[in-house]
Amino acid sequence: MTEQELLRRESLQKLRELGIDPYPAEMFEVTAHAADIVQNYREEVLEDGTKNRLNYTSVALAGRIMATREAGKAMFMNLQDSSGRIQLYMRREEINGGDENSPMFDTVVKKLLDLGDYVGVKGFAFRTKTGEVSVHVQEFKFLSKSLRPLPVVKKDNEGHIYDAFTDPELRYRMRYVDLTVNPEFREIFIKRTKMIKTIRAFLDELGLLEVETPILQPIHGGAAARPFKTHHNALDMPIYMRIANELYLKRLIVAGFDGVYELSKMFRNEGMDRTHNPEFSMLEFYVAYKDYYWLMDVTEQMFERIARALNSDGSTKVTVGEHEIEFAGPYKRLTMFDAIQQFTGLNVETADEAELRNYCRQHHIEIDATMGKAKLIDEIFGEKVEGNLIQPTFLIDYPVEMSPLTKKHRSKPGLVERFELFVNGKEVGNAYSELNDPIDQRERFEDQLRLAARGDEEAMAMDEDFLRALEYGMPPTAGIGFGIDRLAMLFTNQTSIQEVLFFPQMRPEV
RNA sequence: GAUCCCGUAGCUCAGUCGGUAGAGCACUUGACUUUUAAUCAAGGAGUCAUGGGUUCGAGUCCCAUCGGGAUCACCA
Repeated sequence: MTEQELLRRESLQKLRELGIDPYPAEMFEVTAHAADIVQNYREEVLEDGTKNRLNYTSVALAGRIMATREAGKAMFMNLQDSSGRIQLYMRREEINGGDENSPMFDTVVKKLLDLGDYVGVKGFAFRTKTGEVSVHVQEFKFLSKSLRPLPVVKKDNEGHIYDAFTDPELRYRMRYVDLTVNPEFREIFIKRTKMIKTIRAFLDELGLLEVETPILQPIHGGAAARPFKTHHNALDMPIYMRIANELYLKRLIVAGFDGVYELSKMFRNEGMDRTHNPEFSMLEFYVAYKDYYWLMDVTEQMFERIARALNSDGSTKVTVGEHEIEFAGPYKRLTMFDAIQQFTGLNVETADEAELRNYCRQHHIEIDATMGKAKLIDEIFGEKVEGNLIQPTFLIDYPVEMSPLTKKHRSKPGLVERFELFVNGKEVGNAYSELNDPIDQRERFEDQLRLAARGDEEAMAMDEDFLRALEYGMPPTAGIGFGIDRLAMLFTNQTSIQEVLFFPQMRPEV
């Protein structure tokens, strides 16, 4: 234990010896919050120059002591609660209750109270002569003693921060410390929750049913990624944590629900970086009798609503890095082929595989022998186009080979009715007119098996039960998936997924 | 998985050419009855990530390991 930790344990012992419980069981009734008092305190100056306090004349608030400033027989502290910070003012004679021999001020407050301790205080609001709204404390009580020193972050009048607690490793491992000493980061998580609540409200109003589908799956279908594998003891069988829930949600459309959505975590056993965490949140929704054009309209409405909900002024614009993104629809709709033509001058529709390979070699795009034409087009798109799509853009009509679960295009041979939504140069959503022809679906799975045989590790596995469901009949359906963490990054202007997850995955400490 | 950078007091960081450790905040003791990055005086605090190696001598140079970050690959 460090010197400071030992001292805090001694303080704890001394408090107990003085008959003060550092961890009392009974509740402390809070009647006011720091930010409310600071914002709403009112006083009037009478004709004789004295001040008359108009509100918060008796308050009880609770929180952590974040700073102390001793001034002889008086003392100032900063109390931080969930709403913000407020200054406390204490006077020796009042804290001692008029008893000259009381240890309360000189020992308990000045010596045994440490930064980070939770206290409850009762008193009245006032304005100090330097103008700061404060609470004049008449009673105080320990609510919980802190046995480890928090990092001390200081801020001056101009808002400059000193000794900022910035080490990402410490911040992510000890998010409780991070959010205590860097309370401004709480706003990111509050916005994230607001975003999710807005999405739920929007989908509920559309009449969709929120559902839960299996996280533990015998076949990891619906996407192309390496799964986490575990073992069920009683059944003595391998089981996978889901990489997607798409095939289960479609089974529910087969079951007769008009629209379903699931907002939950997926698990992919892949590399980690600033846009990937092994567990991440997805929104998927599926609506019967609709197509991908309908989904584009709905997506525009949903994003506009999220932007309005997260901006205090109700604006539809969001600043992301260098750019200001306009979320009010309609968004630009661009076919994949047109997009590539526009940004590279390359006509991928008429080009054959050899020409595409040649283009990739010339432009230093990494390819390998297993890649077919569709995959090459995807690589060119990723390298040359994706990063340019800053304002929300629907990229539509993909080659059939890249989309094994998507309905063939109603009028364009070789393409499917699929779109991806790009914002700020990154994909945030992926949608289809869902393939509901069971015979076509079986052939697509078989194509996937052939790709797997050619060495494509991302190819999808056959799911016989899903095919059986389609054979019973699935109505025409539109479906879409969004990466919730990516959306949270976008709407909170963060470049790392770890900043929008409370507890990002970390290697164990030694 | 690959490459590069980083790891020194509770926190943020210095540490020169290889000569056994420094600052600010925090902490301790004292002063101060409206301070606010409070101030003033004095003081304590370190297995320099871990393990090896080179050297008379390693925070510093070399190797390995652990942890973090960035870039890449894979993916959303």
